[in-house]
Amino acid sequence: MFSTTCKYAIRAMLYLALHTSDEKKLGVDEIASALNVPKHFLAKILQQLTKYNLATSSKGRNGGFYLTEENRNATLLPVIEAIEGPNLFTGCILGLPDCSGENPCSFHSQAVDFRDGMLKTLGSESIADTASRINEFNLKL
Amino acid sequence: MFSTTCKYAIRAMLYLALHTSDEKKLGVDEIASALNVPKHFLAKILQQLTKYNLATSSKGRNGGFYLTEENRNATLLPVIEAIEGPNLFTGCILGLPDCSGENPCSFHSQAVDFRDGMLKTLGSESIADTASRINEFNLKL
DNA sequence: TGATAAAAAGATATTTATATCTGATTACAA
DNA sequence: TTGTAATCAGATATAAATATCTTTTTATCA
Repeated sequence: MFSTTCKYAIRAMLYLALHTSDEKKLGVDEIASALNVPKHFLAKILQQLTKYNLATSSKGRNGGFYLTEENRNATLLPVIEAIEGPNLFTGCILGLPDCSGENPCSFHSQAVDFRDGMLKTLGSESIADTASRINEFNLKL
Repeated sequence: MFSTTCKYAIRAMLYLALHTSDEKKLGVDEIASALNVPKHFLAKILQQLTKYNLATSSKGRNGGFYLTEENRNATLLPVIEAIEGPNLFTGCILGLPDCSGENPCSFHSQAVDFRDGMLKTLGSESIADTASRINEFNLKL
């Protein structure tokens, strides 16, 4: 479903949502070891998310990555789109060139239902809310 | 969802279901150009499926790939597993290491429902039946 | 039996995803 | 203003997926 890069991005955003703020920033080192993810690779991803204004960073002493209120009130959808491009949820699941509602493949409706559900969740639940749920269930990121 | 390789495999199997039999075999050239898929790559895939006894081949003149009755009465699930390995439908969709029914991530139930639905369809509908539906809707492979 | 048409097998090439490394830049603090 | 801790940027490395090419083997037909 999601690439490794995208999974790292999502986990990192949720981690930032849970552990950072305008006043509390975290360096890549700390985030990477908390998530058990390669540090330089994660740095690239966070830089990209920052460029898209989905996360925020500050250089220098006491700098690091963090989420602003605006960042955390956004959804995960733009994060995913920033990594995977805009075509993640398009195209026939079997790769049939002409598959559509009128000409459905065997898995068309199942795939569409799932994708629509995912899109709805991803596009409506804020990162802050998602993080709260993670927190509530005490789920390790 | 599925890799390019896997999509080619599925499409090829359905094409074979629709156009071949013990008496009517097709060369890779023909299948590849019908599906608009790279020929040598498809050959590799078909060889692999043949090795797993999911498709059948014969060498020499009038040889080619085809599906036996046994092949077409099987489902697409083993085809997918042959290509993607056994872990296609496992693991948290967000890549969280400890995600489970008790500790669900935000998308756990959606992902599980979808996967179970896909597994059920993939594991119950025969390739022949799937091909019939393709045929019924006159869907281009 | 010899030519041919096909799969099988193995080597190689290309592309994309994943991962790492190094140096430059920035911002802050002492 | 100088040292330092951090991001930023760009180059490089590695691994996996995708694709292509060539040779060998096999079966069949003429």
